[in-house]
Amino acid sequence: MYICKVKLEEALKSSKFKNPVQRAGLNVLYTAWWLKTMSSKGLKNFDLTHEQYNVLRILKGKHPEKMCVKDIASRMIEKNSNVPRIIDRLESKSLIERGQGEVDGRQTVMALTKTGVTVLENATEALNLIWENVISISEDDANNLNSLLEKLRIKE
Amino acid sequence: MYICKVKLEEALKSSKFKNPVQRAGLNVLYTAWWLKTMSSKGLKNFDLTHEQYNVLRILKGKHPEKMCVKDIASRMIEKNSNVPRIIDRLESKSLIERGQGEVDGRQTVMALTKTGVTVLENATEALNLIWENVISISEDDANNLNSLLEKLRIKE
DNA sequence: TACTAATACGTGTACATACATATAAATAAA
DNA sequence: TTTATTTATATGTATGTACACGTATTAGTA
Repeated sequence: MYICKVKLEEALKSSKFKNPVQRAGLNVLYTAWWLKTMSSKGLKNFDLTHEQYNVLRILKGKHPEKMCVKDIASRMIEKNSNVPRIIDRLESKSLIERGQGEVDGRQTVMALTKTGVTVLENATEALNLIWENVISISEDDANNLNSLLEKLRIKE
Repeated sequence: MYICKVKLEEALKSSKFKNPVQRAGLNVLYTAWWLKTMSSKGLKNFDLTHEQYNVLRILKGKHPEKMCVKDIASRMIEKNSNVPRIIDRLESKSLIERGQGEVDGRQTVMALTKTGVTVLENATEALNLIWENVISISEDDANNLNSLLEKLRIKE
């Protein structure tokens, strides 16, 4: 049972859009919500939120090197994420190990634990499967979509 | 000073994407965050959150008719919004008036107040201006984007 | 060296989502 | 009519964002 509304008009029960540009903006917002909802169904099995998963994935990128809070924050999809608090939860689940920075004493540095690596791998597998099943778009269309989104974000 | 990262690789400081489809998914999520961040700069002047604005806009669609919680919820961009609590805040700011449903006693029905209408109009003006300044995409590209997003969401 | 500014985190608050559960009213069934 | 079920909304908890502010450490400056 997938939530699947083809047209934005159906999804929002509204057809009063100012112009195609406004419709596209709302369409991006709605699609993001839709995608997050789909994804969290898979992550729930691993007791992970979308943001916790994102932090694990970022740590994986440097593993087994340690990363500091700032570096993680700059790689998050949602830049205003409160990384220290997300980290609290990952640490209490023993998915990461946290310590004081040696070079810079202000920094909190952290790395995936062995459990963290395993959980991440399994969650990634589940998530990939969901995206494959749920995102129905060809590679060509995906490339177009990517360039349009990036066009949208350009200004000056 | 707009946050303006053209490429997703720059925004996420990563270039490890599985394929164009995964990149498109992440691009949608990031673009949505970007757009929400832009928008909230405008809404902040009216002491409104994105979701509160959304509820006001939905109520405007039927004004001066009253709407019930369920009808509002089904029109929200983020379908899991906890509408009763968003309404609490709008009522405490006197932007909406809330009452018991007459036909169906279970319903809470509400409508914009005069203040609500004014605030909504001003906020909409501000928001439209921001979107015009920030979303740089032609009508044609917007139409393409819309159809690609809807293609992405289709399944079966 | 002593003072000042900048930086990296942590924390507090208001508001939001996600989800489970409770409650009251309406509807359907016996 | 009485009971059972469904529906509309409210509420509680965990987690998250957005943003302001506090604190410790580093870097820069007189």
